[in-house]
Amino acid sequence: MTGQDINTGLFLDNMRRHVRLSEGEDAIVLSKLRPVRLKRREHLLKQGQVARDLAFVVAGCLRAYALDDNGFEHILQFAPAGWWISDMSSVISRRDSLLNVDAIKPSEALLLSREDQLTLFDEVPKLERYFRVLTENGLVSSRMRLIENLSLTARQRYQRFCQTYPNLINEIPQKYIASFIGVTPEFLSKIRGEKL
Amino acid sequence: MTGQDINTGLFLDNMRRHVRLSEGEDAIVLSKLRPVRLKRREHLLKQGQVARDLAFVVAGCLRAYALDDNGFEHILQFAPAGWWISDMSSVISRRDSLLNVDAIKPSEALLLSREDQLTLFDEVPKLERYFRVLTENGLVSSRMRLIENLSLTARQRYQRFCQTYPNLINEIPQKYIASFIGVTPEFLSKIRGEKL
DNA sequence: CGGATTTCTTAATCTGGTTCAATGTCCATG
DNA sequence: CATGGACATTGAACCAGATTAAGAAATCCG
Repeated sequence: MTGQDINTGLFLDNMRRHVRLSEGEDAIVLSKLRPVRLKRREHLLKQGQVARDLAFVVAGCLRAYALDDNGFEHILQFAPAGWWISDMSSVISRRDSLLNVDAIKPSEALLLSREDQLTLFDEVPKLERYFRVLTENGLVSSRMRLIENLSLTARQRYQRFCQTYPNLINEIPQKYIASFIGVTPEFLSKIRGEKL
Repeated sequence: MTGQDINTGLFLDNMRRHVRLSEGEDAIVLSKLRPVRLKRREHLLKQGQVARDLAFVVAGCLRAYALDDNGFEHILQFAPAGWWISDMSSVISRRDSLLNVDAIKPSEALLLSREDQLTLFDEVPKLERYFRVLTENGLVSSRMRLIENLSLTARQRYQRFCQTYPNLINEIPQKYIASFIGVTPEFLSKIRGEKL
């Protein structure tokens, strides 16, 4: 592996936590992954496109966000290294994406197209389980966020964010955190001021 | 089939929309389903329990809701006939459920335990695909709700609800709709008054 | 039917969070 | 080192939606 290569080890570790594949199967899976490098602010997906790829983040941090009618961004998910990200809605339904995905900082990722994913389900059936589990986990966290958004105050949502993503707090600009928890940057600033 | 039986035809139709099984396989699946009848307000799941069952609604309407610290209910999902409902988070993680599931009106459902579900995945592998698709769809709608909750006003969320669940509007008490879209019943009443 | 209970509406008041505008800070870059 | 651009903070005015309270309507059930 040269300095140019993108590290697939993180991906294999992640997959092996769920399913055990032969070396031949590993190779089949890896052959479908397309490495990409992203600059800060560079997009992997823009709304209005049909999302074809799932992205496994190897380094850096991506985010998925929606734009509302007034041009405000609402961040739905952060994906630091070791996480998958995409607009699953669009990938699955093949309809135009409502989400944008871009890099918060210089990042590296491995892309898997939905087409290749479905092919892999036939070639390496155990993978179906891996992705079912990932989808289930995505469902769990999406539900959890919905519950919290409905039932917690802004202050509580910020506390929860600090617990859930302790690493991100000092890694990314606050305005992204505000967008994630669903308040204006001004109000987040006020909340943080209160705690001192 | 007598008047006492619960209709499994709706379930088979639903499943056949995604996978085609032999009669023998159909029988294996059906053998795992446990029919239940629920009275209005009767619970299928209470928070603090570990959810073991997925429920396929055959008649009536169930709901899944969370209770916040102040005792307010937040409805996450309605399940009229033909829909699955449960607390997937709890089923998957085997942790205590944060959600309650009960019947809004007298209802009938078919229960499938997680244990039986996983057994079925081995006995009838095609089922894994059926449930993967269901989980994906759940993820899609959960994401969609999150986006809408973050980016739409109460008025817009109500309009969206009317589009999405036109059948439910005259079927269930308004206070449940208010709880679903995330406003007080008083405010929903005001919104509805405005439109006339 | 009739009384009780649940649901819906209306209106006055209150508040968490937004909006807007101004000021301050931290780098990067020429 | 000056300049510009992105990010953070602060404060004042403002608003969507909550809260409270009370009565009207609908529904349930003996």
